[in-house]
Amino acid sequence: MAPTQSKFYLTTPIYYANSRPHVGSAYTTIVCDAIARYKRMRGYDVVYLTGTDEHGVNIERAAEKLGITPQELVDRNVPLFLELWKLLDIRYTHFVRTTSVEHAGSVQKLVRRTLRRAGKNGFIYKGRYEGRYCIHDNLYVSDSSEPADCPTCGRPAELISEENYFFRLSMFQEKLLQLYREKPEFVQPDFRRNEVVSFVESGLRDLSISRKAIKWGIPWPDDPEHVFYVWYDALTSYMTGIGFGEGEHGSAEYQKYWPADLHMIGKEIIRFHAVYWPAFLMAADLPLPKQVFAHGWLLFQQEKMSKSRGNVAYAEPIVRVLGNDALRYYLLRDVVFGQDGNFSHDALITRYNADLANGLGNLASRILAMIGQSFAGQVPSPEPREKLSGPDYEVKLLAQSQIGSVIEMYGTMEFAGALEGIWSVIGAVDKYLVETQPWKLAEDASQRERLSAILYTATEALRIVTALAHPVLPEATQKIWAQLGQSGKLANVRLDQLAWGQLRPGTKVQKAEAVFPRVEKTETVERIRAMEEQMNQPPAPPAPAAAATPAAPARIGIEDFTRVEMRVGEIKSAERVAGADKLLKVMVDIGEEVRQVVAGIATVYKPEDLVGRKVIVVVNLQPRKLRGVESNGMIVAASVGPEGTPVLAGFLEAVPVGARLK
RNA sequence: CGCGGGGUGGAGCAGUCUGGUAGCUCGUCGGGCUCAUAACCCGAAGGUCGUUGGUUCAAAUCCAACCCCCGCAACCA
Repeated sequence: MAPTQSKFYLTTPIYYANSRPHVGSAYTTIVCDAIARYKRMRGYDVVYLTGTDEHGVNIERAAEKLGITPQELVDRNVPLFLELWKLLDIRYTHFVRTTSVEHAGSVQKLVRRTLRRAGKNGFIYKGRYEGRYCIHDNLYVSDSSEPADCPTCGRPAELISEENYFFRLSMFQEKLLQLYREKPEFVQPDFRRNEVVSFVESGLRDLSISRKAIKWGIPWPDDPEHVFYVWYDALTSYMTGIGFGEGEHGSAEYQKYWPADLHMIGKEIIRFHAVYWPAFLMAADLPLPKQVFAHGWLLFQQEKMSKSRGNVAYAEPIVRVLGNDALRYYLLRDVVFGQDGNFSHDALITRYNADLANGLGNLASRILAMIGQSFAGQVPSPEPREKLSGPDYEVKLLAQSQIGSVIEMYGTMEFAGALEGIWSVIGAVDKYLVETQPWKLAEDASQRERLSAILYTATEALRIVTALAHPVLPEATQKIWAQLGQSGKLANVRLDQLAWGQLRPGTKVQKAEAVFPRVEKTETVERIRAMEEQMNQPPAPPAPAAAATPAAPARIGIEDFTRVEMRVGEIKSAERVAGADKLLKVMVDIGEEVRQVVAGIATVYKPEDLVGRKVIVVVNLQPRKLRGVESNGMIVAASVGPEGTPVLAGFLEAVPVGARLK
């Protein structure tokens, strides 16, 4: 390694460790892995950080539900991330956990440093925070003093007011705008930068960065009543991970690698990375990251994946069935990076068969077979005098030009474009082989030299393709590399030194072995689905020693059931709730009284069709306001399909109004 | 007037910034080839580029208005 070697430090977001990772987190991490591999093949000294965010109320509460400590919960979940990254062969170099001792030190160090630099008013001050807080669920419901209900239990949240530490974000408006102006590459893609700029231009409010009511967090230095609130804690992990907390000025590694060259994130957290984070760093007088790149989301059947919708795809089944490279290739090829993309099993398998099996895999297979048959497995010689026209020349020209253009596209993270370019070479070689028909020439001894030249050209093109595809297809390309008789790790090949003609005649190649066997679509989709189903079954992660963990939908005794009072009701009237798409205000007769109930069924049922209909009503529910309208009970409906389409429950026989359900 | 994304052959998308033959992948149909993973190659059918109006010699591309779809947010007790 030359001492002048350039460094490249990139990060994924740290993932919230309240449950297992799904394809969304896998997506970001895979993208970063491809970038890291690419950068290494360009000769960079790469540090690649990922990790887990392990503080906050959500984890506190999730742990409480399971009857374990927050630490136990995250210790149980973090291995799920580690295992997945291992399965996906993610070559990160550093992993940071926000519950580590180093991280606590690092966050405290950052804030101390900021306090020390206090200007006239200081960047951090103690102020009064007013917001709505649910005392039952220990949850900050909203940051304004306006009345609000708890999203979890539905009860009105208390107005609380506590002394918090505030970060004077308002002071950084001009400096941030200047940053975006002077370094337009700081936020990418461009359209995201525009969003950020307009957000900052609209004015910045100071930020509360500590909380008293939360226990699960990093204590404020010299004021342990407070813990750090979310982002100050989480963002700092980008520095913790490489040793910011060590010593006076951070570890040698920190000094070498900070600032980060690239924070890769999903678009939902751009504000924190492109506004708060640089402001925090400016306040502490530390160098800013070079770039924040916000990619789009993977949509599943046009919808955002979410656990409540039940449309979450996991990476693991896909990897087990089709292999790592298939998932990586699909994500990077089918989705225009930066934009939202659709994830579908169908498209995944189509891509796999068309591009990997029929494309790269098949090409390797046919070339190696011919070398085996005609040249006893040794790479033949190229044309003695170089041709300047004709099909040989064109293949060579294309392969050569793609080296440069693919490198450039990887550099700008245009993966789809880069892969398209690589595959254009594969297509050209397939065509070249059909045109030159080497299998015919093999029958004619006088054509030996020509045959040799053709196979050399095809093989050399394949070698270049294989090297270029390596950041995206690490496993398969390494196999093909070996099949081509190339020694050593493909990862150590320098892409910028890749050139036509480096393949040495006489190199012993191996027998063709399918790297991407074709799969049958329907059957494969079913296998993946089945595995996904299984993963969705146990809501609690399979913990090593969690025999006593109560399963979430635990069995209840009859006494629990009898606490729910359900009665037959008849709908007297129904009308839409103003300003709400899904809500109907329904007056329902339950025998002794007529209740007002708000039901989220307006997307399916028309108010006029409901009048006179008998429904099942839960009558002893805590009343709650929905969209300002009081709802005193709940109408029972089945929730169907991924969107939870409501279907009202009813009776086949006649039943009197008010009858109790048992 | 909450914020944002999008409407292009059967499906999924590129092209729109920097107007000028509408392109790619999959699918369909016909043909070729047999080295290869029923693979590969060639050809064909299929689009008034959401609607209307404007600018222009010329509009998918620029301008205006409108319609529709999808996320997020607010409401599915």
